[in-house]
Amino acid sequence: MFKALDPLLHQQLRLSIVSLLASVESADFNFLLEKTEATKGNLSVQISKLKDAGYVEVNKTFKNNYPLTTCNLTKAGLKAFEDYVEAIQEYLKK
Amino acid sequence: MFKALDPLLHQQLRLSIVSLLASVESADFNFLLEKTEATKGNLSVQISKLKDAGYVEVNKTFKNNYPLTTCNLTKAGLKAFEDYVEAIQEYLKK
DNA sequence: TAATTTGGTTTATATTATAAACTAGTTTAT
DNA sequence: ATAAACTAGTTTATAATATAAACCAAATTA
Repeated sequence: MFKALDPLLHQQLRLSIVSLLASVESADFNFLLEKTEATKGNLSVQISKLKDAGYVEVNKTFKNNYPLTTCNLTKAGLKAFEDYVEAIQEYLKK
Repeated sequence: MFKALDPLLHQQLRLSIVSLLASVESADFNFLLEKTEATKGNLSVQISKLKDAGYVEVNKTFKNNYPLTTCNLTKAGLKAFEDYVEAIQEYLKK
C-alpha cells in the first residue's frame, strides 16, 4: 500500500538539511544553522548521521582562522531524497 | 524557512492511518491493519495517540459477537492532515 | 473441554531526538 | 599578558518515541 519512508530522511531536521543541500552546490554549518533554526548540537548530530549514511560529504577546513565545516549532498543522498519525495507523495493524497 | 511538521503526523504509521481515513467515511481496525501492514500492538498504540489528540474518533461496537473498532477522522484531524501536507511540500522542493 | 482464533491492549525494550554541557581555539578589552 | 567573550563546533545525558512481544477476554472449532 504505502512504500516505506527512509527513516533517515523522515525526520524534520535531517530532511531540512538534505532539502537545503539539494538546491545548492554546498553549504556551511552556519548557513544550515540559520536556515534550519536548529541548535548546534542537534545540527551536528544530524549532519553526522547523514554523513555516516553516505548521504552528505563533510569538509573541514579553516576560514579566517576559524574552523569551517561545509557539506554537500552526495549522489546517493540526492537519489535517497528523490526516492523519499516520490514515496511520501502517496501518503499525502486524500 | 521551513514550517514545523506536526510531530503526530510526521510518523509513518500515524500518517498512513490518517491518510487512509482521509479518503473513507470510516475504517475498522482490521482494514487499517491490512492496509498498513503494521502489527496489532503498534496500530493500537498509534490509533490511541491520534484519538488522544482529537484527530480520530474511535467507536467500539460488536459485530458477529466480536469486538469491532471503527475509526474516522475528525474535523480537526482532517485540518491537521491538510496543514501537514501543505507544510511538508516545502521540504520536498529541490 | 482443550486448543485455536479473533480482536484487540499493555508494557518492556530499543531507538531516536534533543539540548545542555563541554572542547578547542580566536578575538577583544584591560 | 591575561581574562572575558565569542566562534565553531562535538559529546553525552536525558527525554521522548516507536515497536513488537507478551498479554487478555471472549468466541469458535475440534
